[in-house]
Amino acid sequence: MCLLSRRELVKSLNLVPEKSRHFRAGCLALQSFCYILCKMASRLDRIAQQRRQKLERIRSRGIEPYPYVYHRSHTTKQALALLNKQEAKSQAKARVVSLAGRITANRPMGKISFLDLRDGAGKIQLCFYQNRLSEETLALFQDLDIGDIIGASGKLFRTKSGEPTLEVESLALLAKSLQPLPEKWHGLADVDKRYRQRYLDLIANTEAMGTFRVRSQVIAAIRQFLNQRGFIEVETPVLQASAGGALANPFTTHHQALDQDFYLRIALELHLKRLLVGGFDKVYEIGRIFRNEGVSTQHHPEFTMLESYEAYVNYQDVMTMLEEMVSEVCQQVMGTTKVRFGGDTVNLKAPWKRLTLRDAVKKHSGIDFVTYPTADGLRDRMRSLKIEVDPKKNWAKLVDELIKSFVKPKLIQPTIIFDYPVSMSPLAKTKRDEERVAERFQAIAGGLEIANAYTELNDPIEQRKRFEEQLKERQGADEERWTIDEDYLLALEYGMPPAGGLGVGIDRLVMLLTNQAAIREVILFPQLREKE
RNA sequence: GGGCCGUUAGCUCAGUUGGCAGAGCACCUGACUUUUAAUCAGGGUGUCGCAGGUUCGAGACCUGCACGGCCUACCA
Repeated sequence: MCLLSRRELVKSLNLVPEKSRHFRAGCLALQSFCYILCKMASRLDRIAQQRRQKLERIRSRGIEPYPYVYHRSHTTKQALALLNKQEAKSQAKARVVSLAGRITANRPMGKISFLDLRDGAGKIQLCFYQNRLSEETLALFQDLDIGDIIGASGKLFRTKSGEPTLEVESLALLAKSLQPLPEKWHGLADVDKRYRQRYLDLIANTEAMGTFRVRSQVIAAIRQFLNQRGFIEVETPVLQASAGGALANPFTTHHQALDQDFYLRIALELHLKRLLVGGFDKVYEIGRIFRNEGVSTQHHPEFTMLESYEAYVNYQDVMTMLEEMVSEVCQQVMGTTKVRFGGDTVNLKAPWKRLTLRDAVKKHSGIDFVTYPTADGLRDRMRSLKIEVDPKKNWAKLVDELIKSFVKPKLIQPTIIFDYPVSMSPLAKTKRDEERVAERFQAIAGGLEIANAYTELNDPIEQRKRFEEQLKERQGADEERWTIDEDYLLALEYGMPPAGGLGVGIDRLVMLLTNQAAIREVILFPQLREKE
């Protein structure tokens, strides 16, 4: 009310509008003055102020609007089941139940009001007959708002239209809501707001809630699958003196007391393989890893990775396990192995199609990269297909480019692409008789890279050689932070059993199952730039 | 990092050629005893992202900035 535009200011003060800069400056000063005067009052919008008034009114009647506990007898879901049971018996003796949750809608109908109550299990309709409520309950009811969290008890019945309903006899306010909820029909659409205030997204958009339930169930099902097969879940350090196991840029941090810089881990791999050395046969970790790289619909600076390592098996065995795991997890969580993803239906049922990387690239780009063993040769061939090629890319990166632009987008149904060039797989064992090929595979579905796995390199001398080559390449790119993980090499020197390792991007798997195109949709609180 | 687009009421969105800032939901007042996007009658609640500029006049046009989205680049 105090915040007037210049036009309104002119109107309200009966001024004759002038065009001069002095007049404008004067208006500005006056506006600023009003603004400062009213700032305290206007910080809360109208609705929040009204609700604060209700809050005070409730308090003044001796009711604590934020009490400590409310022991409900049923969830909304249990209440629905109870009503069905009640109705099945001819003796329909309704018992009193108590429910708790958030009010999400209000439909007043004269002396009856219908409200929706939502809890973690679902939703049920409440009904208040104003003439049947006690004076105190009626007063409290009249100060309720959509968004408030309440406890309500009474008897269950069904309305004329068949809606399961609780006729409320007694009412408890459990938390007064001071902010209005997003619009009930369109929900919350502002992407920025949905991420920053995810709780509103969860309240307003049931699909968002569903996505994160699936995420939770997927992780639980994976744990169950691996535990049943004798895998042991472990936890390894996030803070590491040397960030290895992948080629990504790490985040750095600092330990005060030790006065030492640390990296946040970029992979789980090297510590899990130390545990194979230590004698665990089957280990896995589901953990957050951090990569200081660009963000996109498929990349996020922190994401969740499953890595598992099993001694005495090779990548062929891992392929089979992966197929079975994804297939079973999907069946268990979604109730089917067929999921919609974009315009496609992806069937994750095992077994999956398998083909070599060489054949896959040949099939989808027409280039047989084996016949172009040098970076220059391959680059020329790619240019002849009018592919734009970064001249700084080495041979391995050019092959990766071919995979990314030709192979991945074509692979909608789950496919295992195996046998990768050694030069792009420094931690994988070379294939017998094929020096340039590593026993490595990636699984792709819906065009998303879901998993990466290999027969683990356990020859310490060969591993050192590969690390050194990698380091040379990195130092060429003027990256000084890269060091060789000597401790890991020492562990290998004690002897690591032959093993098959697997990495699964949990976020991307959840994207696939929940038909989400952006990784941020499956991360509860995605990283955003700070506002203001 | 580059390109394109966006930011208007608590929410979802209109806003024409530069001419008094407007709809639905939510909210407030009233009616209504089985509603369910309840309905009906009334009420607009706003620093038009921020800062400048052009203009008699800017939500709109120009410049810069912030935040976001998509594409691209980077990224095992």
